[in-house]
Amino acid sequence: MFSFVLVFNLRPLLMDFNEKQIQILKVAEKLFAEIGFDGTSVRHIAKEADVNVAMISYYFGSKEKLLEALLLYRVADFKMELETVMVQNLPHVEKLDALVSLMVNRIHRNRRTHKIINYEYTNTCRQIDFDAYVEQKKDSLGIIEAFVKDGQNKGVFKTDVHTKLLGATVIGTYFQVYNNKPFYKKLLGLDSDEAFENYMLTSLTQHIQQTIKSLLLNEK
Amino acid sequence: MFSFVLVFNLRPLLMDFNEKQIQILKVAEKLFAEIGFDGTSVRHIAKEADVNVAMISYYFGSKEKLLEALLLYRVADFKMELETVMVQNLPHVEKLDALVSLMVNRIHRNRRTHKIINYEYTNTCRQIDFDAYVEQKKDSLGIIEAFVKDGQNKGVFKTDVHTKLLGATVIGTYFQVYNNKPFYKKLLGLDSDEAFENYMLTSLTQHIQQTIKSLLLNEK
DNA sequence: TTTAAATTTAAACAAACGTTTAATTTAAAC
DNA sequence: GTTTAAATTAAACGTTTGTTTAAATTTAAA
Repeated sequence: MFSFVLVFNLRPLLMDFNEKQIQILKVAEKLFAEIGFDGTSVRHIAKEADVNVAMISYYFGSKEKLLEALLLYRVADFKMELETVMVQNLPHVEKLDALVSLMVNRIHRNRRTHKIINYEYTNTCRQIDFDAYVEQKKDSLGIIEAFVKDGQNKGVFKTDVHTKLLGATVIGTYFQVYNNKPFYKKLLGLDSDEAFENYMLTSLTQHIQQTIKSLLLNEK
Repeated sequence: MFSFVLVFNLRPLLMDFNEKQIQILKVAEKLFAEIGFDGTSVRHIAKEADVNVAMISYYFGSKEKLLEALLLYRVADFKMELETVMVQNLPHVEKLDALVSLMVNRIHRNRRTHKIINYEYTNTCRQIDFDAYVEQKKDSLGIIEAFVKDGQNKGVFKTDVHTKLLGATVIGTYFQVYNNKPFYKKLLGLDSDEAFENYMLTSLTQHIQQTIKSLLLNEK
């Protein structure tokens, strides 16, 4: 029943893309994340996506607009995911865990696009529209802040915390590991990409949950 | 007396660069960090550094080797800084604060180069030698781990911690804020670059110290 | 002052870049 | 079967890329 609302509200906004366009978007996402926006040529994208070079201009207008399309395709509907967690009737501690877990899962799912954003957002020469991304960041931080404030009012959470920086610790810890994958694979003794992937979604997520809980909870 | 050792031990390794070379390195660092390695042309570097384009090949061999030279120029001697903190006779809690503060200050000082590394390290197409960087990472994490283990043996630190991930939380939190500077400037009401800079070295550093202490210390 | 090496320069190089063109094919509507 | 618009193609466009060349200039030692 909920997914119904999601489909009807968001798909029209996001899914004006046909199969071939999505194919291009996915290849672009992979290559932009792996070898950078400037490092990736439209010819490389076209070859990997098995389409003619001109199709990228034909469908998206330009390489920069292709990136903007990718952002819209990936960055939307996070607010909705957040709210499905927030409306649940759970104790603050469990809800906090669920919140962090959702954030890590979400970022992990869209890690490639977020890696691109992390790098391109502060690139002043670029003409990319990051409004959708900034809005998402604002939304998520707003909901976190409200939840933390609520917990503080009810005496469950500590008050001497930099609430506005909690999100940075969650996402930052994730990306520091993800951006240094070869290093952490060696350090943690993970010898396959699957083992690394699994570690990110279990131990790393748990470490981040533990970190945020340590900051917010008084000793049991 | 200590700076003597430093000068005689390290300068020869690092400082085979003349003034003009250092000029090029600093401009390259700025541009690589601001608009990316691929986004920066050697002509742009040459113009900004006020030298002829050919001088970059003449001095460094290639654009990639220029980046390698920059890494060597910036990434060395961290181990030494770490050890000056570790040999101090301080209580574990204070030493932990000093350690985190050193890490943030160090990263902040070399933030541009580290931003470049964060992005280029996992770029598989690149032929850059990151050994110096990886060694530094290993060194710092090794020293942190040993210190934490010592604190745990003495009952000062908790034992249920992902010790190997502490560094990721410290550096990750820093970079998540730094890489989203415009966003956090707005969010935190910092209206100048100086105010942002100041926040990074005070409130943000304090938040990270608090985070690590929350993870490691039992309630007072 | 002469000489040789190091530095600096403008010009040229081929290769790769993002994008556009104009011709051709495909697919659906009539 | 014809018409019409959308999709697809190969080729070409003018720039920009990193790098090299070979000549000119500066520097410093003999």
